[in-house]
Amino acid sequence: MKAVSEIRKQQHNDARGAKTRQDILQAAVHVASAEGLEGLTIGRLADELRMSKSGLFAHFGSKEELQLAVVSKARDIFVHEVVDPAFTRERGLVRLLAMLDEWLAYVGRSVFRGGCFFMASAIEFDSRTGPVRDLIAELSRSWLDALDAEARFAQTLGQLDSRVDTSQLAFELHALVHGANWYYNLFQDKRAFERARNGILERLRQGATPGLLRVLAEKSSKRLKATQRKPRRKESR
Amino acid sequence: MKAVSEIRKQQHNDARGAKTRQDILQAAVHVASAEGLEGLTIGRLADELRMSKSGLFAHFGSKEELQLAVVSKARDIFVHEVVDPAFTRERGLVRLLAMLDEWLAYVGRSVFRGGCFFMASAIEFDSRTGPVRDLIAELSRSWLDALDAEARFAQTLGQLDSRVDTSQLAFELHALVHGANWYYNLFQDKRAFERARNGILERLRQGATPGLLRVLAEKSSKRLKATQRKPRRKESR
DNA sequence: GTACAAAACGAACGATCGTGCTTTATGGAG
DNA sequence: CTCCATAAAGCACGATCGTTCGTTTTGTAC
Repeated sequence: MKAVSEIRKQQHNDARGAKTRQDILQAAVHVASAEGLEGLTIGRLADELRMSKSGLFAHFGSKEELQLAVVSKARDIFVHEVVDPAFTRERGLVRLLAMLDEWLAYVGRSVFRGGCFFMASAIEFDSRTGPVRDLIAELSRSWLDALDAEARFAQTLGQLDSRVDTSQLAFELHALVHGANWYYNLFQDKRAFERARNGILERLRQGATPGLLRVLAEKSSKRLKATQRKPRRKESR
Repeated sequence: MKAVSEIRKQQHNDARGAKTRQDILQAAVHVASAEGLEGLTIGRLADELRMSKSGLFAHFGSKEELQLAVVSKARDIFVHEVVDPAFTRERGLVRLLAMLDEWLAYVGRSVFRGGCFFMASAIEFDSRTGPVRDLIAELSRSWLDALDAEARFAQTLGQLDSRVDTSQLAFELHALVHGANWYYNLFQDKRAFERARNGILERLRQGATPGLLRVLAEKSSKRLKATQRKPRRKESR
């Protein structure tokens, strides 16, 4: 039985290739957030990584596959930066607010050079067709649904008035973060985040049941998380 | 004195050139809203207009000049489609609401193929530098300021509670339309406009003085304007 | 008609795009 | 050390990019 060694070998070889692939995607995702998924170019990316176009290209087989991989990678980063931290909090209104706060903080610390990756790529691809557009729409939808679901859960806990239309609420909360991303990146003005957070808290306060207002009041006095832009290291070799 | 004839000649020649220039910009602005200002390509545009690349190019001298002209043209269209209609209404809350309604209607009837031109180009250019980005930022700012200014005017009329932070309000109203544009173009779902409008009316209702609630109540029952997508004519010659 | 300026064109430039095909390097298995 | 799959490189392709330049067409003034 040679299965084990084959698997091991494959693990090794895959590991070498996979490491390169991850390096490529790491760089690609940042280029794409600044220049767009279409502006992301294989030659430019190969230069940046000091490897050949064809060597890089072989990892994906087509530009569309590269774009799909980049979107998936961006999803992973979003999950790591926003979803995971928020999901350590208790379910209900607390988690809903955490989702929005983490989201705002991630925009503010410029995890991607060009603002929130998904807002940029959604607007870039919304008038096209094909698998890239479909993937972006699916991921956007699931995040919006997650906000909605958490609001509904808060209703079952009695934290949120059961008469509140949660999909309306999710739409508005989403729009506020969207607006912050737009305002911050266009005007380089961090007041974007105060404004968005004011709006968010106001929306939640409106729908919160009397007992829960304490929780929100406490949250609103907490300062926003650090939103310092990550220093771009200048490669000099 | 030959000035008159010279002027007349120049007027004529300029007119011929200017007509072409407007035709180019008319097409360019739609291509750009769908493919982006960078995706807008001179060769592609020349093909679409059945003219030569060089002939088209000569009107602008550089791609950046073309982009600037496209943004200006988009501004003119926005003014014609949104600002002018809204500015026929009386100043104050009525006009503020009209600005938002016209804006939503313009998104909904897809005046540009790729949704609101300025939202798309703002996100495309927000992480760049140069005159194109500057122009986009300036125009975005002035529209946001116009919303703010109208809200402040409503305060002087006593239609809006003077304690309302109008720049916060303008931010939120802007974000709601932004959200509608995103949702509608990504999911092809017209509920985007109901949701945005619900949010807008709620925001205004919160800040409205008691006497003005009637006005808003009447507005909220009015149906949204036609949001039928303009049929794309298929050229077949 | 002729003269003339503006508009439009045609052809080409070097650069870069995405994508194939062939060859070389790499590194663990035997 | 040899073998061999995989990773990476090299090279070239047709297409298209923005741009330049010299020529031709166009429309009016005289």
